[in-house]
Amino acid sequence: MRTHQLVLHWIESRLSEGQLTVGGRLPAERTLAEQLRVSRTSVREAIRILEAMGVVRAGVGSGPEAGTVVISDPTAALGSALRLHVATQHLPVADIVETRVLLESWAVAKASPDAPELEEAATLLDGMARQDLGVSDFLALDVRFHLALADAAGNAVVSAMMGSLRESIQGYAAQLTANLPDWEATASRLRVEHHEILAAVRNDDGARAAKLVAAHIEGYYKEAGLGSGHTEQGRP
Amino acid sequence: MRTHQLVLHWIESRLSEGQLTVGGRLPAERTLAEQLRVSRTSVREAIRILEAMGVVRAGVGSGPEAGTVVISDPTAALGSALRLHVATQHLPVADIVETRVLLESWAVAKASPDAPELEEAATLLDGMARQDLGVSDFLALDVRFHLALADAAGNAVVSAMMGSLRESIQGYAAQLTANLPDWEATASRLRVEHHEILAAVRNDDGARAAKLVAAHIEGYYKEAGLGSGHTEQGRP
DNA sequence: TAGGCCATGTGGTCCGACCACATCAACTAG
DNA sequence: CTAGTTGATGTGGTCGGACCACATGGCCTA
Repeated sequence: MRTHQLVLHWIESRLSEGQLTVGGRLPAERTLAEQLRVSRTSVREAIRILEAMGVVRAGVGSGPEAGTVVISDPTAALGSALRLHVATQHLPVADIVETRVLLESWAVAKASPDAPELEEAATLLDGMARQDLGVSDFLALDVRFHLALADAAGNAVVSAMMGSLRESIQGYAAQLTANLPDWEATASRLRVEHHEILAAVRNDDGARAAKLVAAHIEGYYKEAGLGSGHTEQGRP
Repeated sequence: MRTHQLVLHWIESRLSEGQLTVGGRLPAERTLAEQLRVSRTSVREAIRILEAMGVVRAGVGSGPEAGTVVISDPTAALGSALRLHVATQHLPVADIVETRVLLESWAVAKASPDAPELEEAATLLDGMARQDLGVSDFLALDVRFHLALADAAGNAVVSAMMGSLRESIQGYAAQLTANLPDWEATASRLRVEHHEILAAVRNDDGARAAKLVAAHIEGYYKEAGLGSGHTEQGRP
């Protein structure tokens, strides 16, 4: 057993047993090293892994922001993991899009018509209605809208996975936007479709909502030319 | 920018650009540290994160097994991330089971009747037919059977997520087994259902296969008493 | 009293050293 | 000449110490 894994195990045990909960703070690195009879190096390696996994957040100085505190950000963890494996080109972008369609269709089909997340989604749609919005601002709201829809299903794992998928391809998605022939036309269409989706969910028509979502997502990627050279870096 | 993130970026860039592919080897830690003008400590922290993500594997000594080589194991990465967040009790086990049903139902519905993975699934079923099999051996084959089914859909992301979900709750699943009133009866039922599922897929009846899979999984967890005290540690 | 200043404690980074391990080449005994 | 031993080499694994940057809080001074 490598020593940093020992530290990892110790912390995970404390988490499972509830002795360490979200918002709680780990002992100082030097203290923890002494308690577990390992070097500070090993403690730091374990903490770095947990940080990458979105389980803790390290902050310098003293006071409330200092020390290593337990957080809960499953999205960051899964997202960077997926992104790295996309980088190794073992997870095709097309598979990610397909998975996103699957998860999000299911989410809107399951979502309750009076889920509180739908209020947020509606607010986001209002923001996207502004005509003087920049492309990047529009896309940022778009992401939040879709995540709100996913959250409405009330499944934390699906929400985390949706966030991860978005994060893992967001660089690619930005690049796709540049391929669109007419951004304004696309934006108008997206606005209409968003309202249709939200209306279907609020009308408790899950089947229709799922179909709309699938068509919405697939249509966007198809229009932007998914699949043409997604393993290349630059564009000619 | 913290220095270990700089190293992370450097490696990720090499991966994206194809200068570093699966099977390739990173420069030695000391060499990399000198090239990037950072300490070996920072290089090691970056490599530890990549190792936890299933992107590289570090091996001591000299020869073929030595050095830090690029691998591709999305399952391990996502699995440990999920497990850690389950430990913080922010990802309910019920949500994981629900997500598994969703993904696996979709997979069998999409799988082609002549997918090569189905051959492996059939072989695994033969192995599970032996009556003198231990519980843990049976469960190990069961896991591989379901993963083979998921792989048959041909979506690498879904396969990775399925593997992650299994890994994240495998400890819990083993505990559930102990709650079963009659293991032999359950095993018999599982065998029958497995054959029905595989037959449906091979008969290109995706809808039936999806229904069977959902009932199969939900039935197992319900029989074992999912939801009763899954945040507790021990059993009274 | 108001302002500045330093003691304290945290994570962030770096360095040098040594260990365990695995290979390979040189050497030695037969 | 062959077979076995032994040392050199290079890898990651671990350790301890040092110093830095930063943020807080109490002390001291004007």
